[in-house]
Amino acid sequence: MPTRVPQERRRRRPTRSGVLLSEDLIVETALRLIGEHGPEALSVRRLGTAIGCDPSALYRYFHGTDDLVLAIADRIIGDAMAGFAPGDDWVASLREMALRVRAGYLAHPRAAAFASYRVTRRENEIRAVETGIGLLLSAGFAPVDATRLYLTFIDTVLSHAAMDAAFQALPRPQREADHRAWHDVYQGLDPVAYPALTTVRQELHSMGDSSFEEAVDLLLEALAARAPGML
Amino acid sequence: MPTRVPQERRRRRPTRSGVLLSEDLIVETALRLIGEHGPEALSVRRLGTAIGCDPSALYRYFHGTDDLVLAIADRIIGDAMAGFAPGDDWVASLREMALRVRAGYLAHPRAAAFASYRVTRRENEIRAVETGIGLLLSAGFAPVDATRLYLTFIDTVLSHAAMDAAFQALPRPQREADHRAWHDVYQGLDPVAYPALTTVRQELHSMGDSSFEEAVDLLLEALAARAPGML
DNA sequence: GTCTTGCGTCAATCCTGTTGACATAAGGCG
DNA sequence: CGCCTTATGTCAACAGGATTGACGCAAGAC
Repeated sequence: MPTRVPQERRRRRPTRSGVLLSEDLIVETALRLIGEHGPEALSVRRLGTAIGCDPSALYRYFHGTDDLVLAIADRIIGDAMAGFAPGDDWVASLREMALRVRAGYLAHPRAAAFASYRVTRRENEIRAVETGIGLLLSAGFAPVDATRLYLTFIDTVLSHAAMDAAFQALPRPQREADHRAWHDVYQGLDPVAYPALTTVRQELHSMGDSSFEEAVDLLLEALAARAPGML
Repeated sequence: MPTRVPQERRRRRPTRSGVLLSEDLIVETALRLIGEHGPEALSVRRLGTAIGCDPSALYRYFHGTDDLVLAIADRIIGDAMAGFAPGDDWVASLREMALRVRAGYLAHPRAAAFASYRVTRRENEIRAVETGIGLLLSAGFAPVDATRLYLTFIDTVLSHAAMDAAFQALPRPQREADHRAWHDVYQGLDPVAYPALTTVRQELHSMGDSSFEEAVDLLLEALAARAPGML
């Protein structure tokens, strides 16, 4: 396999168009491509063109498309968590972690869609997991519980954030139509067939909003209730 | 555009291999292909081969790949909720709803991963919302709370199920690598830099599993704690 | 029986990821 | 300073992807 990759030191040579390649440059260009033209615009060929190098040069930096995707995902995590330090209040700290992850995803909505369910195995992700599990351990949970509950927490945060990001990535008309959809559709329903919806029909407008914060708060309430120190 | 689609009546002609094409046959064959050979086996060319027609014939029935996948997803939703009736226990009923949705998604991961971020506005969805909000109303929640909490509940379920499905839809090597990732990566970390991970290192194997049921249970615990009847 | 036209087929186009061969210059070493 | 190894950018090619325009057959209406 000629696709060997991440050495520590490199023998860098400018490309035909004068650019000095680097993993950072590639990831940043990929994020820009996705942000401007959507996830489907990310292909090895287009990325090479955007950077100013031959597409195959990218294989000197990444084993393949999947490797590149993981690098992108890890970069998003790193940006989101930059400068975060957990405080004394573990609930508040987890809450801020959640909000930061969501903000990071919303900053790159189209990339978030395919990055959210991957395990990047890279530094930024490892640090985030260390922080999160550390917070749950400080709350008094046993290792086995802290691990499982962190997984549950972060999966909820990631999947919810990804859903918000995917919605954000929709074209404006479709997004607005979906936002109004609940209000529009349910107003004219048969009260006999749909008694519950009829009862809450005044409140259905809120169905278009994000439930992210409420979901995180509910989850943290349940975690706090289960925490050993809370008896 | 020669790609016109779903007329009511059709002039059906057997293909070269004698098959009579139909939307149902195409959707069912696609689901079979995915089930037998994994999600990556679904391509227009292979689908045509499996059915016994030219790949381009499929464009007489679907505008494109997206259209086909949405048709598949529509079928999945109907199947998942078929025969469900809520019981007296609102928590248990919501729990079963959650499990059904997830099962439906996991049965056809690629289609689910593709469609979960979209609002169908169809009858099955409306009935599900009616059922869910009805359960929360029966728990004693006020309309405004029942609505918001149902949204939070179903968003958690849908996004989590979508995440599981997306993971399931990964090509096998990547899926297995991701599943082992936590165990593999974190075993050799520096204990000083990663104290929390070091503490829980025996438990990290569980990080590869789904947290769906735990997330649903935690959410339902929080809902039950907030329920007016529970004072 | 004829005519229209729906629809299956074919071939072509343009994409995609990936790789083996090749050339060239970077940088270690004398 | 200059050589030599080899990392790395480039090129060409391959297999397979979605999609579509032209073509021709036959289904169904009349």
